[in-house]
Amino acid sequence: MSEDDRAVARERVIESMEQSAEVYGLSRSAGRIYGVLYFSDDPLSIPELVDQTGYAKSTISNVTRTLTRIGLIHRRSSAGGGRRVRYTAEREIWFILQDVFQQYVQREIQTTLRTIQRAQAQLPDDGETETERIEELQETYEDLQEIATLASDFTAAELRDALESYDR
Amino acid sequence: MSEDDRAVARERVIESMEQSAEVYGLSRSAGRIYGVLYFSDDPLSIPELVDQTGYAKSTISNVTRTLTRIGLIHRRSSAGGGRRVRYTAEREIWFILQDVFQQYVQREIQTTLRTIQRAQAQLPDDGETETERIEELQETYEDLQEIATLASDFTAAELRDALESYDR
DNA sequence: CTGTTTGTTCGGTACACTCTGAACAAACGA
DNA sequence: TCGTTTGTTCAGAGTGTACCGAACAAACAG
Repeated sequence: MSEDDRAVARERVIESMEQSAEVYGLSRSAGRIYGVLYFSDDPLSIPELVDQTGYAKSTISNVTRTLTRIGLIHRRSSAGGGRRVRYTAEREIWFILQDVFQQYVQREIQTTLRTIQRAQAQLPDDGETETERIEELQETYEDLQEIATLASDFTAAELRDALESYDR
Repeated sequence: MSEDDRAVARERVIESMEQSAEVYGLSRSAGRIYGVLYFSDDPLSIPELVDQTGYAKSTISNVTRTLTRIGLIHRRSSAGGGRRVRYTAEREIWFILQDVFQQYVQREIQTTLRTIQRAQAQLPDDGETETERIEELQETYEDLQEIATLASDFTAAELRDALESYDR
């Protein structure tokens, strides 16, 4: 088993991360940068990421900013006191998914629900089609919000256990 | 309470659907078309959708195809025996979310897991960084797949109940 | 102080995606 | 049969996004 084989395996997984990134609405470069950091033993600076990914410095700078903002990677504020910024990957995938979930899904549910409630408040309960349909929507979204709120408090193991042990 | 007010409320909710569509990786037109169908009492044909949305015929044709493919709307195969195709909206939001979940998230988890497992199978258990990291990934994704599989069998009410009644 | 390294910002290019309008095929009504 | 309506397909216009290279600012080493 050579160093080469490990590199190949690593590359395959990183390519898979590139693809996942697209599914989650991020760019392919975001997937690769996260992947390189995921496998790196030490925190990496922007020039080092330029070397290992082949992307331009500006691309690394922009992508690391957004990845940091959504919590996929962390800024190690200069251990040596230098200016050099170094990044590490958040390796707890469950945390990442929870963050993404919170920032995209939960937020989406919340704003939609607010819109629905506001529209509903202006309409009388007159049994017209629009009113009825909006009411249906409201109920569904209230359920969804409840589920999302509850789920965000669970760890992966707890969630799995809760689903496995649930008796209908 | 005038017909006008109802139209305004309806329009607000449809705009919200346009936005949701973007979050789920669909076009704005998809959100509006779904919204118009959601509020319509009767199934609508493509020319009727052209009237009510203002989009070009070709746009309606293309978007209805993708919406049908992912199960957000249904093709009512010509009740009158005519050529006219008519569409209805799937109003059970929970079903829609389950479908989207199944087609995007579950699929993504599955292909990623396969890649990881294949990469892992080619590496010895030698305690090197790559091997270790890939092992971590594999465990996480196996958990995720289990959760996704379990969750796809639940109704919204069951899921909510399972989470609410779970005692850690 | 001067040259080097690091990181951010900005303008530009390449590309994908949405939507349109026109051309076309299929089914209908006269 | 011929004109009309419906639905699909295709090339192209317009738009947004990813990425790059250059210019710039900030901090360091000498």
